[in-house]
Amino acid sequence: MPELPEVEVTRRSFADRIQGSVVRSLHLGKPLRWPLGRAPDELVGCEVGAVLRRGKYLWLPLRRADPSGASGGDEGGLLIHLGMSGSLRFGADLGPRGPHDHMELVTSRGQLRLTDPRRFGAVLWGPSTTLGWPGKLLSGLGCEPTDERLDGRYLQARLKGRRTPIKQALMAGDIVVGAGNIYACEALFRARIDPRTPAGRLSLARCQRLVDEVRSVLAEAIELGGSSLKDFRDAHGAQGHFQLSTAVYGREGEACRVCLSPVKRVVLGQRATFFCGNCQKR
DNA sequence: AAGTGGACCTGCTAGC
DNA sequence: TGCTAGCAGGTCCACT
Repeated sequence: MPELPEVEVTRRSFADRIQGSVVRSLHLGKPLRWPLGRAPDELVGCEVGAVLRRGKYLWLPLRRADPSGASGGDEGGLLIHLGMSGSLRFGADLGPRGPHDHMELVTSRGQLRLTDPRRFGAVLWGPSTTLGWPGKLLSGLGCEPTDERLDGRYLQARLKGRRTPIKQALMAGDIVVGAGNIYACEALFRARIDPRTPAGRLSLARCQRLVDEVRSVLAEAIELGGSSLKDFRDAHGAQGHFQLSTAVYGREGEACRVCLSPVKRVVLGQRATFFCGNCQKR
């Protein structure tokens, strides 16, 4: 479900409220994508720091209260990924846990609950040196869309020699993070680039246009509260509205909003891909 | 190295 | 109504 905008909207909806709270307990349901790591007992009593996002990952720093008053100490945290179907809620009383609630962090200010029916999500516990950034697990991730280093020249250099379709290169996350299936389709539509175009063949001008459109589509989606295709909610339970404005995603056969020709659907890298064959060129 | 395809797991929908 | 096949927003891994 969640691409970068949904993760960021989720983060913003609970980060301020949870920061400064103290962990009382952690409840785990069925196992998720990766094992949790060390025994979670040690995070009881920790104070929650500022929640950060990197790509589609959230990092919840947890610092052990130090009775001696000395600063420092080993800092750890929870690394959370929402997978395809995950969502987080934070509240003072979320009611009884359901069969798809696989993680709940009970704090002095409320419960942070991960609901994830498909269990492609992940919760990892570990020291910031291995899970936080700059950490090993996230080291393969590309630029944040807001990163100043990211421009047409950078993108073109990274795509050089790749024959894979540009859409797959965009979604791979090793060059730019955050554009999943919906936003990759939308950004390519806005940039008027056929998603099947071999990545290494894009001109500098088209790379620049693509960077600009990836940035703007993600920023707009965050502004609108994310996409609520099916069931996305932020940690307050509020829905997003971006899906009302998709130009191509999920619109096979419907009229292109620019030229009125029918939106096409193909499969690239086993993912449904939507585009306008008239507006988008190789 | 880069590309491809399968795997993970469950719920929903369209079609028979 | 009930069954089945196909589909879904993400990532990792093994293989060519």
